[in-house]
Amino acid sequence: MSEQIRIVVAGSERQVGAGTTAADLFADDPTVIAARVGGTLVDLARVLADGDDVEPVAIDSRDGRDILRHSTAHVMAQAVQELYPEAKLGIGPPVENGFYYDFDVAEPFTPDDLKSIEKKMQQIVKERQSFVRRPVSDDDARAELASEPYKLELIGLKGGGAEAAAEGASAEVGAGELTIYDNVRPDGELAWKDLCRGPHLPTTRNIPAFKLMRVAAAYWRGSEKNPQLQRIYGTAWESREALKDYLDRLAEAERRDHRKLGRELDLFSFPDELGSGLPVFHPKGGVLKREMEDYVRRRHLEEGFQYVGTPHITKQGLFETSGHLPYYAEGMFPPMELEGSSYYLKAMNCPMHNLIYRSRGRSYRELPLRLFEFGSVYRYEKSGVVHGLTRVRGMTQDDSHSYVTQEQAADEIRHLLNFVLGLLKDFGLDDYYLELSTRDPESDKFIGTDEQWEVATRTLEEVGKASGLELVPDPGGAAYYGPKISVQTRDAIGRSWQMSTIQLDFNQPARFELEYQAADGSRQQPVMIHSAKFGSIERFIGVLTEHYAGAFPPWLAPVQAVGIPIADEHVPYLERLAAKLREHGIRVEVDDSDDRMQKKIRNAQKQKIPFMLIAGDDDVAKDAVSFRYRDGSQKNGVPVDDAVAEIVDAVKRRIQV
RNA sequence: GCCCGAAUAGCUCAGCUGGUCAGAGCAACCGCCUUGUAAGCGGUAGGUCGUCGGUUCGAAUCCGACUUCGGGCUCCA
Repeated sequence: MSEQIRIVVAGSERQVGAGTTAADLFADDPTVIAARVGGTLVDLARVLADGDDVEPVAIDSRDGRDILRHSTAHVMAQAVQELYPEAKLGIGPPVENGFYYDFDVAEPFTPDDLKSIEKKMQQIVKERQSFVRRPVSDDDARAELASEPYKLELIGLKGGGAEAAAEGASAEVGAGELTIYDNVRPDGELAWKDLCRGPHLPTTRNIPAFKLMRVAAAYWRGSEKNPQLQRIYGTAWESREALKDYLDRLAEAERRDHRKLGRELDLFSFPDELGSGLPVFHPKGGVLKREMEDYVRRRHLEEGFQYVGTPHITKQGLFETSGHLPYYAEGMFPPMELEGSSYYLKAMNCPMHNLIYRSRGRSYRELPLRLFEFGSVYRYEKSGVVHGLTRVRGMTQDDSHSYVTQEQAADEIRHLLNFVLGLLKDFGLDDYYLELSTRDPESDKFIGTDEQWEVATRTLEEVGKASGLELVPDPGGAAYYGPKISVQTRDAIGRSWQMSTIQLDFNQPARFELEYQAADGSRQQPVMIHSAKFGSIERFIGVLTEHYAGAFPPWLAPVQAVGIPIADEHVPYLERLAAKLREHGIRVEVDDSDDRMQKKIRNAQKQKIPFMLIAGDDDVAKDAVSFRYRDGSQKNGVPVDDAVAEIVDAVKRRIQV
């Protein structure tokens, strides 16, 4: 009888023979592809030690998918090096929904190359190559990987610095000893190897479904100063069905693309003549924009904000005072020279609001003083980042600045956060988490003292935590003048968008020498809190369009109802109904075109109009109308007064239908 | 800004390797027709093929630059 060890398997204690591997424990469950021993993910081949606490890791769990994707990335790298032996390896970590691997190759990959790489990968998967872990010393690793310059660089970075050095790098080199994974064919021949922390799937055969998605360039270790590598993105899933679901989700996202819907629904466009990132809103998009602005303006007033207005350009000095020019100049359009001065397009509204604050003496009795406007700002976004309405060069922020005493800051942040969340809910967005963006102590792009940052960050953190929402750290993500909390909103298909931001700022009040007179007669410096509720009107419209897939709730819908006659003779009847609806402010049209009724329904459906009001002889006889809704359902013979009431009610309550 | 890809009628797209290749559907316009929940029929008009150069006897097609868009990197509301 061999020696026995005691281990804990999935919570219950067991006695097994020495030399037992994790694979032995879970041999009857093919979905288990790795294990967690004492909290650390390990290969199934790991030999267990006495006292180990072992949990199975299923391929469809979060960790399991990461391992699957990481292993698939290895298979891809192997395929690439078999097809392009001169390709040098970068890093290849799992990412959200997939993986990538970076390669240094002389010629960029083409879509055809992807096909051949994918084919080669399928061969490797079929071959059932084992992933075999092999610890190596640093020196041995250097010797083995002498022809892989990027890997050598990673070996040098091993330890705590690896992840900081390059996102994903810790997937290659962990904090402990280095390991190399050998891909071994069933006959024992070494097929390929890569420096890797692991763990991996037992064999390539454990990859049920994968697909290469696209190729792109990426800077080595994420810095513009470094050479660009060719990055191939792929995805891998625990089953063919899961892969198909994922591809379907991508297709759904494409159907919802606001750039496409904006064109189809005649909401907005991006004329080349204007330049990149400068959208125009068409009448229907204008309705959407105006409804939003009207509502948001009203809500600001209700929450104690005062509406102000400021110009789009200013002399250079203002942005020097604010600190924008020294710290933010590359994000601004270059200046216009006139009358001996340099004028800049406004990139942020805060300096102007500061001038309003400073226009006369302020009393502590006035605080919190809340200034708000739809401020148009222009930012010189780099040409490669402009994207539809979500990343533009000219935008309107629903921007406010609250000036408060030090003591009032936390309450005001709480107030702003509640206000913002309420607004988002009103627009049908009710799934979100918070992100706390702090400064990077290593960087010199942040101004102010350590203590100021410390206090500001702590204040935001406390309010964020107290909100009960998930609070995710975002180190280094702060604005140069202060830390911020942002609300990340998840849309109808689960994507998250950064919308609202609340930023605490101790710096600008000092730079502008803002002050108020306190109760004791002393002069004190206020704290300033920046807040954009939707971030920008443009981005918000883009996000809303995708969230609703263009089928806006009635209160926002550019056309809320359309009258569709069965025959021409029913047009006057519908016109009378439309007039009644217009008395209640409903945006209604009657389709009196030459099209047949069926075609009119199709058109209205494609325009995603919430209420189709159909009338023929039957309806006219009963002083009624028949509803067709966007989902294709219908409600016939509704008395006209009831019909009007239903539509008016839906708009008033801002519900979705 | 960097890398790769793309740009043909208002929209979606054909047009392979340079020589009747300037086309289709939808939309628009004009007629005719139209009584029950996603496309009635016929006709008309519309593009110097993103722009500017180049190669060529000849360029939508090949080359270069620029503009704009897409996917990434970096950055960001």
